Amino acid sequence: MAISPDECANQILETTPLIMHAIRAEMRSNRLPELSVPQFRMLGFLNRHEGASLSDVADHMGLTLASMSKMMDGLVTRGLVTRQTHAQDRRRVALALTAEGRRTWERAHEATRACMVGWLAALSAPERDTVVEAMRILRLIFSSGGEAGKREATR
Amino acid sequence: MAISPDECANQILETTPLIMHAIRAEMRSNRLPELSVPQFRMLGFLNRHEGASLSDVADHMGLTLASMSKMMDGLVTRGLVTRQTHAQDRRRVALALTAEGRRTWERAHEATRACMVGWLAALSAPERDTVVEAMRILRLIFSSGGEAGKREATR
DNA sequence: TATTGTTATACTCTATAACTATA
DNA sequence: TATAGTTATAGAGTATAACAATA
Repeated sequence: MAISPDECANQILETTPLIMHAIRAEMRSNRLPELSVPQFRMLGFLNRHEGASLSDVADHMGLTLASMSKMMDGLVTRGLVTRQTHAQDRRRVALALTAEGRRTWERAHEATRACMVGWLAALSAPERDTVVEAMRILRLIFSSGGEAGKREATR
Repeated sequence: MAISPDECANQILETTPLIMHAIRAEMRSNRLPELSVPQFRMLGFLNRHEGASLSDVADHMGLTLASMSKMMDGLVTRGLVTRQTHAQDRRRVALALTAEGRRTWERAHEATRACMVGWLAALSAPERDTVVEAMRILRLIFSSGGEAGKREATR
């Protein structure tokens, strides 16, 4: 194919916002206006990492502590997350899903999965392979801890 | 590889926000805090479609007219875009880049391109091919006019 | 002194609702 | 009546700066 890095950059820059918009629109307009994309990711992380600190979550999502604090506050207020002082290090907080939080996440996860699967049904198996492989490649480049962008934010 | 649609959905959902964050961080923190991602896309569209109406741009980006009107207003105020009444249909506006707008877009485009190319330098040629091919596939699914999400917004 | 987190403030993006002007 | 656009208002996401508490 012989794709230039330039062309590759353009494609990513043009396509990614389209995907984000479609996902956001789905999560807002349809059957689950209860969670935004960032909230969905926060709950998913806590589902996988019970007892994580705020820094852990902020680091995972590549956001500042201040932003995470505020957003997490919303989830705590809504009764989806518990926030307790860590036993050993009293500066830290230990975050975890409530039963309600877990139910909410599972509901959102299932609905999102179903919707995405519907969209992806148009693809052939090899096309899906290509997409997943590309995501793996891009994750290596863009994942938190990989490059400069994130580090700047917490400087 | 035998990837399930489920796995594919998860990968997209986890990776896309990371990419968006890295791009946003780059456009904000570094050498060009002058344009946000949506502003960059607006100018790019006007660069390609001189004289486009507000509806054209809103449609391209999958946003409501009200949102576009407000955002475009910012660019007009900053002297990057001209907004004139259309000659034939006086309800419409004809949007175009000013000289300054074109310069700003070219500067931002070049800087973004250079930055992305730097990130993508870590990839091999076949990996770039995979990424571009995936973007092409995803664009078919998610591009404005393709699916439900966008139509809802302008209902 | 360095780390963890919160609060205060502000800006951008985005939506809905109500409106005006034109067709 | 339908279409193009603006204005008003609101809410989410995000940042920086200033601060408090703990290590």
